Amino acid sequence: MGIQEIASVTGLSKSTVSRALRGLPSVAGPTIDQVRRVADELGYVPSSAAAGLATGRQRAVGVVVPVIDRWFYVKALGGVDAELRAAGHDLVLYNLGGPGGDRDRAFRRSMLRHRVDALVLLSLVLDETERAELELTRHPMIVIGGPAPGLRNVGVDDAVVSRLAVQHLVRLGHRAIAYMGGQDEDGMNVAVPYLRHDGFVDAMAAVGCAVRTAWMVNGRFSFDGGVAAGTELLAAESDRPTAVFCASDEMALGLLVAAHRAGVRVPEDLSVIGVDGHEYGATVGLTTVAQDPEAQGRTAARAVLAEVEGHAPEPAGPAAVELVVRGTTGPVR
Amino acid sequence: MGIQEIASVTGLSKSTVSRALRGLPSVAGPTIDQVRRVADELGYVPSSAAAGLATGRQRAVGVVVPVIDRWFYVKALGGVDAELRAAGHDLVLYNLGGPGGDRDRAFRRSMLRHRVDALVLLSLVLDETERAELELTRHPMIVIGGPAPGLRNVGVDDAVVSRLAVQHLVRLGHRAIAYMGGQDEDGMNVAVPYLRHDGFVDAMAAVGCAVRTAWMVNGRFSFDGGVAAGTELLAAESDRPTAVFCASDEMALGLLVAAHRAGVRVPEDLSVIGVDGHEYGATVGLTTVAQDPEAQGRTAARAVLAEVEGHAPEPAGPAAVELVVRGTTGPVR
DNA sequence: GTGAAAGCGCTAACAA
DNA sequence: TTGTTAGCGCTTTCAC
Repeated sequence: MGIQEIASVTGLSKSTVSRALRGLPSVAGPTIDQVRRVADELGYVPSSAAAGLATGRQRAVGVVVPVIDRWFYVKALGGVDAELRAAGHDLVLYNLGGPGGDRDRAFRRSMLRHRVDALVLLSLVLDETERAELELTRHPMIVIGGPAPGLRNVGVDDAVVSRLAVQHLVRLGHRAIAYMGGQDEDGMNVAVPYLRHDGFVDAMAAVGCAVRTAWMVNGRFSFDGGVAAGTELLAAESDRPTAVFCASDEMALGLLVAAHRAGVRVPEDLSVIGVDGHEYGATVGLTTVAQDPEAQGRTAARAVLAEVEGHAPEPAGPAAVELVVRGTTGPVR
Repeated sequence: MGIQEIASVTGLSKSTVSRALRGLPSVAGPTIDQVRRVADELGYVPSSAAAGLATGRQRAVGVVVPVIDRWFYVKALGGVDAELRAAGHDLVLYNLGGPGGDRDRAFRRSMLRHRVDALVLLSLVLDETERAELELTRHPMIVIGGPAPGLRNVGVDDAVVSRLAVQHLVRLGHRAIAYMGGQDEDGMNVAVPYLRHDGFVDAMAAVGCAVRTAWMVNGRFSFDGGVAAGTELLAAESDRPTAVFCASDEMALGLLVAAHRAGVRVPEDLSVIGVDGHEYGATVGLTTVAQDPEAQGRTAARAVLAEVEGHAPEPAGPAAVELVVRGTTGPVR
């Protein structure tokens, strides 16, 4: 049930069969047909392990995610997958599984086994040990999301994202602006939350607005977290912000629910702007700084694939972002 | 940079090194230590291809999804992943990529390459050709979601799901009940939508309620689709249903938005019940028939893993479902 | 407790 | 255009 069988049946040599199966040029037309036919009849299934051993190429790339059930990761994963599929490569998913996922073992056990030809890391900042370990494999690597020291990266410029949001709000007359962020996953060492946070602080400074500590809340980058943090933020009748910049649409969506429950009208009493371009946001009219994680995934995949092929890595600028004004932001009253 | 190097450096044989590295019993303690140390120093990275070739086992399982960005698939994928990770297996993701994904090629090209030891199919119904092709690999297979002819499956009993929902509504006095379903993905051949639809029809018949064709709407199993279908359903001032059973929480969430926009109060004017147990639903108070896709993923993974190990497949009953009554359903007025 | 040798299924020079 | 000959890096009898 290997290439050998086909060779015996057809009376050809293994090499010819191998070449025919791969559609290499130097094989006669009839030979190809014959081999294909016999392979079908025999129910031949190629062994990627054998091919991988012989060539040193696995035709697979690994994608590492901190957790799997976040909008951004799912979308980016989809983008990487689409590109890999087009290139005939498989996708091996390495889910660090969040704080409880035993990150270390996950790192060693699998990623280092030469099962893949390259690695796409989603929003991860690696520590020294991890970097060193991954370097061992000498595989092309790229990260999507926050810039990681020593690694190429594709992603938006988070300072720009925050600035866009703050400027939009300021133009509408807001100065009492709150920030909802968080640390995506405890201990997962994700950079983006910090970048967006710092971007917000800088942008506020640039437009001369004061940042109030009480208005920097933690929405944990999730819908639930957004509801919780929003509820707390809006609890005080007086001394409320007139606008909130949420570092992700999922949190913004949660805030919208909190506002609704608290009887706070949006955008009359409160303007809300998010980041991402989540589909739910589009249909509920959420103003946002949209990005395209799927495109980022595709770009990243193309980049590592090119590097695997030996092409020079194509240097890419920051990914596109776009302010999408919808109904949740309005002039301050 | 292989096992050979370590052998040379330590003066041991390849076999001993191999055994030491794998922690087999018949190796002296000091030898193990020595081998481990040298391996570390040399930056040894094992080759899963070589190991796979030699043993015939890849220590990897494939997960096939129709599309990747649906709540259920993401959760189930997470469950499969958790179990595989615990068992030290890798997860190869085969995303059919929806209707435009060139399903055939995806099937042939990758899944049939012996890259994985087993396959977990998410909600897929295979046609004859596909079944035949996959059979070639002789790998253990299981499907999560709708029962697939000829394959083991784990999932909820969709007739029960629909009955639970209908009975809940009927107990509240509803008889004018609409159904929002859809065909998840065109051409993706997913069974669940049909099962839930039929379950609804049967359950309605069982309680003596009439099913109105105009009240069977297509929410495409998505949030957007739910908004659209809901808007349409609620457009007619008169002749509205008093309750809607949505075959997924994502659609139910969309319906909630549509109702809000149409000025239809929930649950006073309209009761809404979904299926799934989506986190968003929990925080907005959506009544639902909850299931646990993550648990289903773990169960499926355990099952195929056991089969790979040669253990008899553990026969499992249908997965648990639970009616979770929250705020979106109430007595008919 | 350790070693020698064969082989997993394929690819890749090098010949013919 | 096709065949021959070596491996790829590991596991696994079978000896010692």
